[in-house]
Parts: sequence; structure tokens; C-alpha cells
Amino acid sequence: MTSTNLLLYHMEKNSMSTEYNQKSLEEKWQKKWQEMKLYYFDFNSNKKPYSIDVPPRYASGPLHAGHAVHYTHIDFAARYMRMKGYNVFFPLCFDVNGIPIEERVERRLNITRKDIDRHEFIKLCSEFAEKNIKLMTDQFNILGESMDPSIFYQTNAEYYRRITQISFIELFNKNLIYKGKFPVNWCPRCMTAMADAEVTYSDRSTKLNTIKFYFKEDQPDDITKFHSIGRDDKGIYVEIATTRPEMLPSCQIVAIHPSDERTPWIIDKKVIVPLFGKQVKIIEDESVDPDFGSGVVMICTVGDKEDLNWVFKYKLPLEMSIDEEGKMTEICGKYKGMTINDAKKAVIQDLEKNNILIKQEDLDQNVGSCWRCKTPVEFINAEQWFLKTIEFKEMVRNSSNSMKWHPEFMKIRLEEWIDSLEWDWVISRQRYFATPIPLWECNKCGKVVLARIEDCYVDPTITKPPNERCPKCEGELIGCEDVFDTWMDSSISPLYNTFWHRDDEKFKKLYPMSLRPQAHDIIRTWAFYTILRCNLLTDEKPFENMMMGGFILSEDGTPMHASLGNVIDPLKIINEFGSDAFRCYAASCALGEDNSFRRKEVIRGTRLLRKIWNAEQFIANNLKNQSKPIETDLIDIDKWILTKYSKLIKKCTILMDKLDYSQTMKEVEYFLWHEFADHYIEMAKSSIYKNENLESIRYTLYNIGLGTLKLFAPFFPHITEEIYQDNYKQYEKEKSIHISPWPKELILDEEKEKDGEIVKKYISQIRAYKSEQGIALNSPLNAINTYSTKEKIEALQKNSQIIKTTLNLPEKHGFIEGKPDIEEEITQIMPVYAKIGPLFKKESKKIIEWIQKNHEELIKKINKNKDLKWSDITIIKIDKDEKLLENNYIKIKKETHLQGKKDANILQIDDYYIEISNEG
RNA sequence: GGGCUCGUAGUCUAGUGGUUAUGACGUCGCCUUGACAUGGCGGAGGUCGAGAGUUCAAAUCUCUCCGAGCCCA
Repeated sequence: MTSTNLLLYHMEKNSMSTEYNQKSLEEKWQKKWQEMKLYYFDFNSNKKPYSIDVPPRYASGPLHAGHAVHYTHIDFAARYMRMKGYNVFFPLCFDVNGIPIEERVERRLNITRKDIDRHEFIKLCSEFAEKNIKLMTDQFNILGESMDPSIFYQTNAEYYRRITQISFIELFNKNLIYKGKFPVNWCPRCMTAMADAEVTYSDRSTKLNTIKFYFKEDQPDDITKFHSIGRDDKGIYVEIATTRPEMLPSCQIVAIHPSDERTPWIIDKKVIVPLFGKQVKIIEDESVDPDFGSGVVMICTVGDKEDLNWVFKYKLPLEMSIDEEGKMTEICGKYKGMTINDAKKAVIQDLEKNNILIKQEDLDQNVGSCWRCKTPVEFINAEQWFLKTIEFKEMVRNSSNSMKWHPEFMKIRLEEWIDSLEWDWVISRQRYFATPIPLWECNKCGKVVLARIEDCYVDPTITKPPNERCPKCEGELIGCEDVFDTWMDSSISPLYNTFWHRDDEKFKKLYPMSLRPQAHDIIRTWAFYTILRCNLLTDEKPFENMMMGGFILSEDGTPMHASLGNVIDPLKIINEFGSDAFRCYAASCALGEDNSFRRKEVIRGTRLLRKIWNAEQFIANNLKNQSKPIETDLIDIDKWILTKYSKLIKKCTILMDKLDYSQTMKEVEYFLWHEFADHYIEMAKSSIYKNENLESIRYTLYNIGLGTLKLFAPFFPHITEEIYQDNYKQYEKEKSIHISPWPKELILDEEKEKDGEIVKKYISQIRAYKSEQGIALNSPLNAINTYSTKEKIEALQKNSQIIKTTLNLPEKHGFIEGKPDIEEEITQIMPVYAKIGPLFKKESKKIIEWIQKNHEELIKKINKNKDLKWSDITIIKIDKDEKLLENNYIKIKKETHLQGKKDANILQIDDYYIEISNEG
């Protein structure tokens, strides 16, 4: 059967009975939770707040599997903390400003933003984003996320941008903002400045062009003996390799490595830039790679970051050959106004025509490009606004150190980024759909007039300045047309969330926030900028805990890309398997590690859910029409399982506090399935059918049934709610499992636990034996006696009733200490390395070899004396004398020869001997 | 080129120094058993990426190399 057929089959089956109909119950609860307003943050509550700085989802399109997993992880934390009694602050929020949305709109309408009115364009962007917000709000709901829509925000709203602007004004007043003319990364397509953090690097192939630079002065003929120096009818030249011939007009110097054999001959000489006739000097510099190209390089302003270093080192003039629209500038003569690519082609053509181009070779190159549109970035010397960053490196580092990172190693990424920072943060962008920079400038003296805090939000392209004329020179005030980098908005999310500048009392209560969840690819942006800015504005860290999600890869372990067709749509998965099952996969993803999408984990989810359903169904059948079970005299086996259950709760609580979801779910799953269902329920049900120990068993079923359901609740909110409502709510006061308290440990009885483990293993081994023999578990087994060690027999005797009932042994079955009529032979002595190793260190190997060599003799001694002493190992010199077998220095293996009674067989399992009658 | 993470059965995975490596999926065999055949019981399947080192003892610690992913230059 295909999975779809299977699903249909079960859906049909389910509709006829009380079985688990996943899909309809998930939809039902998603709707009901909304009506119940279950997840609202209570501003009047006295409960301790647990506040989550939720990543505002970027409103450029629907959620993919990676988002779905990340938000589900956050939901685990929110649901857990709610059950732990916290007042959970879990806002529904969206990030809406910025280039990616502008870019989508431009592509969709096939326009650039300059083709239409600025405010018309902003409106189109806003409409596009609103559609996605609505779509994603539904998706969050379908995923079962418990976000609070009453503390909703979106970063393009005036109420949010107002806070961005106020934060800028405060930073400005603290003298941390400055305007500077500085070469910045520039995307010629998006026509805006970009921060270093927005530049991504990718491989592409290009041409390396070798060009002749003629010497200005005559050179001695000898010089042509060196490589890459030649002569033709126009004179002597040096060869220079470049990938950017269109940048020739801004060539400033030519450089060669000091140890190059040609250096003494050509240093300080002048060469002529081809096509442009400009004279430039040859200098020596360590950072030239002598093996690249001809070993002689031209330096232009500004081709890449390396060029920029030269600019500062040699104080080169910042002549720009490319303008902000990616076109050639004045200095490019006849190429002026051409695009970069057209200019490149034209220059190469002209070089060829003039016999200046020597050769063209293919070259693989790593180029910086715009992280959104992938256009290679250029450097533009432009006036931009900066936030001082470099001088606060230590502050950010200290702040990060005062947080708890999950996982810890992710902190290193932030530190590495801090160490590598060289420039302040360019916060201005020449775009439209973003928060306006709230200032005006005098067109005469350049004085900056800031907006008044009480006036924000303002749009200086529309709003009038606070003063009509420049307060200094009476000049005209021009509204700033630049807008903020979108990270300026998103990196104050902790301030917005905690009512900074909106409500002091709430701010004091909520700041710093409890948890910042995010993915590791934006550590250098969102995490870094948030820590920087919140510290600058509040002198305090923005959050206590950092939860770093990994990447979700496609099923084959490669990154998901629309172009590769390997993108996983979480809604398709949910449609097929349900969202609780999808959440099972999410829970299986370890924090901070990259996880492939594993359909198996979703399938594992469907099975686990059904197991939960069936086990709870069994419990419900035994609680029906009864009053709430109360604590009573518990039988030993109930104390066993309740002790294990209590230990489970303790363990899971620790794991959840560490945000270790995959391990928590594994623990609960194992307990429910392989302790509670496989063993306890098997024991309990035969007792129930014989009306034995009903009160004790019902108490246990109730508490473990409800408790494990609660442990599962953060992971599987739908199924747990359905079962809670049907089976438990009538006895409990909370209207939903998701606001009920996290379970507590009930009893810890080490002795009963130990006995219970013996009973469990005994029963399961006999059960396996029955299964192998083709005997049903509840069919009678005509076993007369069980023999074993004192410890085990005592444990079995204390639980004899439930054992006999479960296995259907005869009432007169005896548990007898000792052995039946058998012969035993010791066949092997096994040294225990963990005990012998630390005691004898380097001697260990010798001793162990000796024991193995002399095992026959040692076996004889054991048969005689029941044990060995150190003195029996004659190569050892040791003062103390211990019994080796008793103290676990050695273990023995025995083989048993049965002397069967006439009318019985003896079955040996582990160290049990079970006498089985041949009759009946 | 640098940093971080990962590499364990056909596939995925647990495993912070103790020699017999966990579990799941798949696979093979047996079983209608009073919650569940979407179940139960059992079996087969491993040079723990490669090599070297530390140690009485290494999947585990160290180094080198190889491969994957992410981040950065």
C-alpha cells in the first residue's frame, strides 16, 4: 500500500470508531485555542514573566521547512515555560522593511523603484507584505505555534518605526552617530550602500586579461630578459594581469613584490596606463602575490577591499570610475555612461585593436555580491551615516559572555565576527521601503536638525522640520531622503517588546528578555547588532539566553534551493502526516547542528502518536464512569513504575531547562512505549481482568497517563489536548492541558524499583519464550517452579501474584532460592578491565593474559573454593586480599547440564531455572 | 585560506575513557494476544571516515589527512 492509500484506509477505519483522526482533531483545536484566547500574555499577572524575543519573520514569502522547525523549537520553550507556571510573552511578529521586499515587488512588476512615485512604490511594497503576513499567520497556526496575537508587531508600522527613530536620536545625542564620506559596499542594482555583513561571497568564472603598460622613459635593452617585460614597435612594456580592465581610468599605482628579481630594475619608474595615457608609478609592496598573473599588479580606486587597503596605505586619491548606478563616470572619457559590462567589452575591444592585449585566460574567482540580488558589489565613495561600532567590541563581547548560549560553541562565531570587524556600521540606505532617518539638513551650512522625540514617527520627505529655517544660518532645511538599514529596525526588537520609551513600568519588569532564539546565519547581523545597540541604549544586556538553531537541509543533505527543486514545503508534510508528526521531526533536530529533513522522523511521529492514543485509550477504558482515583495503598509493582515515572520527570525537567528537546522526547517516548506500555500495562491489564488491586492500578494509570501526556504536550499540542479533554478534564480544573502545571515527581522508592526491574525482566523473558514457542502471553504456562539467586527470588516472591496473573502461571507455582537438579560447569573466566585496569595500570595486560592462559587451573580452584583470591594469581604481588568473584574483578560464564526430572523440562533463561511440566 | 559543527549497520542516530557500541527506519522469520498487526517477539547486518599519538584501556582525548554543512576572508 502506498502511504496515501494507507492514510485513506485508516481515515475510513477511524471514522467508524473512536480511533485517532489526526487531521480533523488538529484543525478543531487550532480553531478552539484561538477562541479560548489561551496563549495571551497577562500584563496584570503576578507570575514571573518568561519573555521570548521571537525572530520577526521576514514578510517576503511563505515559511519553508527551516522556519517551521525553528518556530516549533521556540514553541516548545513557550509551552514548557507556560506549564512551569510562567507568564509567557511570545509575540506574533513580522519583519517588513527593506530591500528584499522592494526587490520582489520590482521583479513582479518588472519596474525599478525609480520608475514610479516614491510613496506609490511604498504602498505596493506594503500590500505585498500584508498578503504574506496573513499567509504566514495561518501557517503558524497550522504548525500549532502558540504565539500571542495580542502582542503583535510588524516592523514597518509607525508604532515600531517610531521606536527605531527614537533609538537613533538617542544614539545621535550620545555622539555615536556620524556622517562620513567613505568608500562603502554598493550594490549597483539595488542602488544602495550595504554593510559588510550584507556582502556574500560566491564563486564565478571570469577572464584574466594580460595588458601592456609601456614605460614612460626609455629602458635598457637588458631589461627584456626578464619575464613579463617585453618590447614591440611602440617601446618596452611591462605586462599586467587584471580581471577589471574597465577600471583602468582609476588606476593609481602599479606594484611589485620587493623580492622579485625585476624590482630593482623597475622600481620608481613610471608607466603609462593604456588607452588613458595617465602616468603611474611602480612601487614595491609585500602584499603583492608574485605568482599571480605576471607578478605586477595595478591598483585602482576602488575595485575591491584589497584595493581599499592600498588606498589608505599610500593615501591614494579616491577617483571613482563607477557611479552609484553602476555606470562609468566622467574620468572614463569615451566610456562614460556605459554599464560596467559594456565598458569592459568596449575597453577589451580597444585594447585588442591597439595591440595592447596580450592574452585572455579563464579564472575562477570569489567575488563579493549583494546578499539579496547577487549582483557583484562595487565600492562607492559616498556620504553615509555611521554608527560607531569598532570602539564597542569589548562591550559586545562582555555582554555576550554574560548570556547563556545554547549550544555554547555558537558564541565563538560571534567572537570571531567581533575580532574581524574593521569598520563602523553604515546604517543609511538609499532605498524607499524602510524607516526614514529622522533628520533635516541645512542646504547652506549642513547643520543637522533632529526630529523631536515626541514628534516621532516622522517622514522627513513629508513632515515639516521642528524649526522652519536652519537655527544656525537661517538656511533652508531639507528632509533626509535616506532610510535605515533594516537591521536598525530588527535589532531593537528587545526594546520594542519590553515597552522601552512606551511604558517605563513594563520596561522595568520585562527587560532584559529571557530568551533570544535565532538561526546561526545571522549571528553577525541580528545577534551582533542587537547586543550592540541595546547595550548602548540601556547599559544592560538585551537577553539572558541565546538559542541558536541549525540549518535544515534537504533530504539528501544538500542545502535547499528553489533552483535545485529540493525545497521541502512544511505544509505538504503536514497535509500528509499532520502537524504533531511534523513537530516530532522538529523535536529530533539538535540545536545548533545542521539537520537534513528526515521523513523517517515524521513517520516515527505518526507511530508514536498512535501509540500514545492507544495507551491512553486503554487508560480511559479503565477510568470510565468512575470518580478520580485517589492515593491508596500501592502494590509494589505500582511503586516500581511510579518511581521510574518520577525519575523520568526529573530528567525531562532538567533536559527541557537546557532546551534539549530531542533528548526529552526520546526519554518520554522510551518510557511510555517500552516501560509503561510494554511492561506495566501488560501486567496491569491481566490484574484488571481478574479484579485484582484495582485501586492501586487505577491510581497509577491515572497519574502516569496524565503525567506523560503533559510531558508530551509541548511537542504534540493537538493530540495531548484532545486526550486531556476527553479523559482527564472532568477530574482536573484547568480548561486546557497547555495551561496545566508541569507534572511533579510522585514517589521515589529505590528498593521497589530494583525489585520491579527484576520482575519486569523475568516477565519479559518468559513472555519472549512464550512468543517463540507460539504460546499467547495470556495462555496458561504449566510451570511448576522458578529457581534463582536469593536476591531475585525474594523480589519475585514479593510480586508473585502479579507475575502469576500476567504470565498465567499455576497458582501453586513456587519461587525457590537455589538450583534445581542440574550440573553446572564453569567454562570461562572473564577479567573485568574496568576494575583491574585502574588497580594495576601497566601490569594489567600481563595479569589479564596470565588469567586467560591459566584459566583451567583457576576454574578448578573456583569449583573448590567458590571464589578466587589475589594470591591465586601467582604473578601478583599485592598486600590486600579480596574475593575476586564477589568483588567483580572477574566474571564467570557457566554452562548448565540439566538433569531433567522424568515429568518436567528445565528451561534456563539468564540465571533463572524454570521447571516446566510435560503434562497438560 | 581561516573558524565552528558533523562523519558510528543499507539509511538516520545515541554514546565525555572501561574492552560484548544505543535506538529508529528498512530487511528476514514467527505470532490475531481483552489499547494498539500503524502491534508483539526474535534474527541478520559495524574495519565507529583514514592514519599516527597519549593511556593499563580510545567511537570517546591530541595531532595530521579526507569528506559534508554553515560562517567568514
